[in-house]
Amino acid sequence: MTKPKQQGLSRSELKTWRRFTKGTFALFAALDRQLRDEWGLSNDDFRVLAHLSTAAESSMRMSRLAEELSFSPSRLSHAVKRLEDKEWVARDSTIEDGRGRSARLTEGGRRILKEAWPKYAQLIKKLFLDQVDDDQRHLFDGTYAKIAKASAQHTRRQNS
Amino acid sequence: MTKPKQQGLSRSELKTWRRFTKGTFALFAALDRQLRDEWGLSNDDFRVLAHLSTAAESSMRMSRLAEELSFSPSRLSHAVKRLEDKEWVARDSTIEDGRGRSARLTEGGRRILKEAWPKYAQLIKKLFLDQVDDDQRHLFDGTYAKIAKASAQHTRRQNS
DNA sequence: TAAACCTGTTTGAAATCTCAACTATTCCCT
DNA sequence: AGGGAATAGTTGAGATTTCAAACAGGTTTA
Repeated sequence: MTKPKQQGLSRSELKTWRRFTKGTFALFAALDRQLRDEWGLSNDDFRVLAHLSTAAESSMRMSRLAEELSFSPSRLSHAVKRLEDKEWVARDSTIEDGRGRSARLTEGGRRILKEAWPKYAQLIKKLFLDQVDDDQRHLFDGTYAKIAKASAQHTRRQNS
Repeated sequence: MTKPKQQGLSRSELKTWRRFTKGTFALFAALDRQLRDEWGLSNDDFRVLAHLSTAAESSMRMSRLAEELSFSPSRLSHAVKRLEDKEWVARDSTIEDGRGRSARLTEGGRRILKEAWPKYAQLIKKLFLDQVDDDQRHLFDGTYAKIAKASAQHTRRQNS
């Protein structure tokens, strides 16, 4: 005789949600600030550079990059434009598909990344990885893969 | 004979980090979009309203609110101002400390929240809570409490 | 009690993000 | 081939966020 669909969240669910949002906001605020103070980079910029650096030829299609970073096309486009202005990234048009373009890390981009990465990585470790138990890590991975999938699905459905 | 401080992240750590950022971005993008489409609210707006609704007297000092939401003072100030313009929140000055102000949920604010909450809560459930195993939940809570603490500490240290 | 400092909050300008509209190319159907 | 729909990406305007500076009330010190 319980309600078929509970309205709202239970107290404990709400607590989980608030902890999560608070922690997440605090974490990204700290990272953003560090990047900006030391290298004049936004977290977005940095994610783009870091992602390109591990791609084949240091280059990737815009759409794929957007998908892997969970950026909207427009957000990525603006971000890449800014990085292009700073000459850390170049944009090529692709051969296979005339509509496509790809972003490629330049030498300058590689340099700044090389300079920033160690310190940034230490920060990720300290603020994030160190807080996640090692044996919890793979569970964590699975959870986030599922969150990303469900969220992307939801967004797609809404767009159409 | 291992290095005292490893540079960068291991491949598996990097993977965890990327899953996490991708999932988080996707989740907030989906929530933002829903709130904006249906009620013209941003996620920030919503967090402020929801937080006030559970506070004593539906009212809270700006500084405390900022702390609990991991907002910068300025971000909160702008957000509250916008909510004030819409008459969902009012700002009082506090008696104890002439510098202090507090934000208070108005009737209008309560109304919109009541309207939006059930659907928003369902979304949180679907995109977030359902993806976290129940027996993982309390672990999750602890992890995020630690992340919030470490990050806030870091930010404070940097500001000074 | 006045000067210097500290705290809580707001403000305005510059940087960034979102949304909607747009261009260009490819795909699909006839 | 030709027209319409779909896809990839960009753009500009408006909304939001950040940063630094300002402000006003409190606290400490001399």
